[in-house]
Amino acid sequence: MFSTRGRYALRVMIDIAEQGKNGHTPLKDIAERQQISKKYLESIVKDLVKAGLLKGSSGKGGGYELCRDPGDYTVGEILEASEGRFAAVACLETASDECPRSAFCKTLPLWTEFNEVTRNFFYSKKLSDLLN
Amino acid sequence: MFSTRGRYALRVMIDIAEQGKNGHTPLKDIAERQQISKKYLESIVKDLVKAGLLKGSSGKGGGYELCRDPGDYTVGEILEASEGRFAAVACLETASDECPRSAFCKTLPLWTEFNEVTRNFFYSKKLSDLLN
DNA sequence: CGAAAACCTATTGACAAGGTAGGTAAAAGG
DNA sequence: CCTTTTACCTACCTTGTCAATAGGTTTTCG
Repeated sequence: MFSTRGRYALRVMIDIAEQGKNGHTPLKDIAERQQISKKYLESIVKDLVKAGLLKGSSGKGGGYELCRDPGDYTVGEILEASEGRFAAVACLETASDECPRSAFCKTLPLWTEFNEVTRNFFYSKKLSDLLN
Repeated sequence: MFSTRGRYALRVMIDIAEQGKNGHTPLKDIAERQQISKKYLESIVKDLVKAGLLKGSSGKGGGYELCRDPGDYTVGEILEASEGRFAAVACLETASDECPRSAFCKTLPLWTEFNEVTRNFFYSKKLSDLLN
């Protein structure tokens, strides 16, 4: 359900949060600490910047920093931004091209309910809950 | 998180349950009703038989039947039997080859807790809850 | 015997996951 | 101004799994 993208994204956010409020954290350092390929992290962090969760600064002394307080991030939004979706089952991924069975499908309510439970779980957890 | 195998397996179980207690249900009929390739269903049903969830009878007039009352199946065991696993995150799939980060990983508790929530959800739902 | 069913083994095509490679632009220090 | 350090960008590749096919063999009943 969650691939490395989401898991790594979460670890990046935690890592930056732990470096403290002041200053920028270069991706190179994060990659070393987290033992993840810097190149791969680049593609993940890009999504986080695009989603407005991180802010990057180029040049010497640059790096990434949080846009808000760790308590103001939900785990759910971090996962959704990095994974690009948030659904346990393909039936629910796109509301647009809906499954033709949806009107009478006996399993759809199950998946819908599970999706609710899942969203509830991750959107009620804060990034700050994962520190320390 | 759940692929077609698990979703189809659930629909097969529901289909058979709806055919009533008496008699066998041929896979051909299930495939037609559910609009799923019979060949593909074969491979899924095999797992269900192996797990002791279904019983097959060869020969003319044969087919599949439930081994127990629909109220005695949990959705969780059906999904686990057909998917072959039951974990939202790769970290938790195999207890054997454990992630080297597990001792200090800040995200592991999150995944573990989510796994608990998920198992709880699906193992408290019965097959009979999906009928009608 | 013959039809209808389960059961068995292998193969395939497509696609995404996970990661590389090789750059260009920006910003600061000297 | 020039070099270093950083983010940022585009393309590519490799591997594995998903979803499904193909083509059988065995079992059982009428």
